[in-house]
Amino acid sequence: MPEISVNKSGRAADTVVRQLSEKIQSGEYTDGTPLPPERLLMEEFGISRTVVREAVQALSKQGMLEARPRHRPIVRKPGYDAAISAMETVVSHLLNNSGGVKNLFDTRILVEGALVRQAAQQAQRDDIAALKSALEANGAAIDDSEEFYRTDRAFHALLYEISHNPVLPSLHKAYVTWLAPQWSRMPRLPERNRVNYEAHVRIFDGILMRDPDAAEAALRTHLEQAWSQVCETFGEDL
Amino acid sequence: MPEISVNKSGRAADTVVRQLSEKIQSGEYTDGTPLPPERLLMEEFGISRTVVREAVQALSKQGMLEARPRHRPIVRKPGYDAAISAMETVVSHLLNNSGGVKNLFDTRILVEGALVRQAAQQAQRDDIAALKSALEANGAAIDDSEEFYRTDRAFHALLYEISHNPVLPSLHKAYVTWLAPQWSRMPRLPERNRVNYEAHVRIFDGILMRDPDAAEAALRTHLEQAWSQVCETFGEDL
DNA sequence: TGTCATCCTTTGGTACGACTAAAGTTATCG
DNA sequence: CGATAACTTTAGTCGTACCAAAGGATGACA
Repeated sequence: MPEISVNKSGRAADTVVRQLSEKIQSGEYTDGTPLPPERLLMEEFGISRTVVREAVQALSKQGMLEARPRHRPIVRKPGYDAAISAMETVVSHLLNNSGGVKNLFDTRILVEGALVRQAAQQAQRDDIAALKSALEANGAAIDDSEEFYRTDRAFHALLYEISHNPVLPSLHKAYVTWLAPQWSRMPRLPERNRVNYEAHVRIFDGILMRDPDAAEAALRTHLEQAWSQVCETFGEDL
Repeated sequence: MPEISVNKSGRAADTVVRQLSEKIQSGEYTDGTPLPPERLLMEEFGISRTVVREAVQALSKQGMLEARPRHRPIVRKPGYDAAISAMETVVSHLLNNSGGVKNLFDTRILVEGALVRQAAQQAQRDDIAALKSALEANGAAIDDSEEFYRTDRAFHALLYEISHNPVLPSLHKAYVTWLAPQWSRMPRLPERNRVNYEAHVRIFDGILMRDPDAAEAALRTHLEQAWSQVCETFGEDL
């Protein structure tokens, strides 16, 4: 079906992108398998390799293809992660601007504050149990900073999962990724770990007591304290 | 400049992308002006037009260039808008999946709920004044559905501006854009306009009374009602 | 003189062919 | 039978050529 659609757009690649993405979504190109070679695609669509490559590049930027340098592109059905990772390069530029990191972190405070409120109001029994065990793991890792960092992330991640909205865990991943440059270069001190752990406890207690105000207040205190720790390390120029 | 490894990446375009984006950020390429022609860029960087075009395409996907089909790409310093518009194509796919729109709308409820809480707690006098005038404009437009839609958006937009965090207005734009396909195809009924206007009044009152709970409750009711209106129009399959 | 139609130049979009180097595959040899 | 060498495939890059649209220059005409 080599059709030469009269595309007003002036861009042949656009039509190819559409057709390819349809084939990916429909499962004609199986998720996880490599895309056909470029030379086959040019036959299939009746276009030059130039256009094929342009389309492939576009799709990989959109997260529907995973393109490593000298390899065949791997088909990936797009998920919320892909959507967020599409912003990655731009965000990295914004973070270099003064205040960029703070702006981003403030949105995290906003969102996560809303999440703990919601958790305090509607967390189910198993949500509470998951939080509890995550909290215990976190408490047990106070002396192992690397492990503490991991369990810390896991605890916060749970807050994003309680809503059962798949967008939110992806958002959490994004926050962790984007703020990692700062966070990872901070000194890991057991005293700080203890402080952070106790903050987690207060958040958990707030949720447990079904007290949204207390839970949110604890979370805000926690994150703002974390922020001031970052500022101590890097100075004000963020 | 720590340009250590010369070109092991396997992709010449990557280095060009870096150099170009630096020139854009440094202002060497003025914001709003067209990029030099591709044929000049190939001389300047000593590469083929293939690579130039690949780099240009990458940058335009990232929102640092605005590329219309047969025109020179226009230089755009990346802002939060660009970051969010980078997700656009992926999001549009996700919205086609069952539940995608609802998931997105739920995050809007979450965020906007947090915003009105914050507004109720820390809105300044001029914030209140702005909300008030937006509300009045909205009330005056009940019989003009197109105008009502506009003032409705403007009212909600203010909620995202009170925080003075530049990320949030961009987020609002994104919500409006992404949810527009559903919203714009809904019937515009003056009765609904009145209901929505009254909901706006309740939200405003909550903020005015410095009552976060009331303000958030009013907003949630408002948005959930709007959602159910959408469902009436499109059925459950969203 | 000002406006409009026309020509010419610039410039992005596409095609084709060639070459390189890395990845993948097969054949070969110990 | 496993390691290695030889071969094949394939993405990455380059160069050239051509087309068509956009933009600017030119000239005719009112």
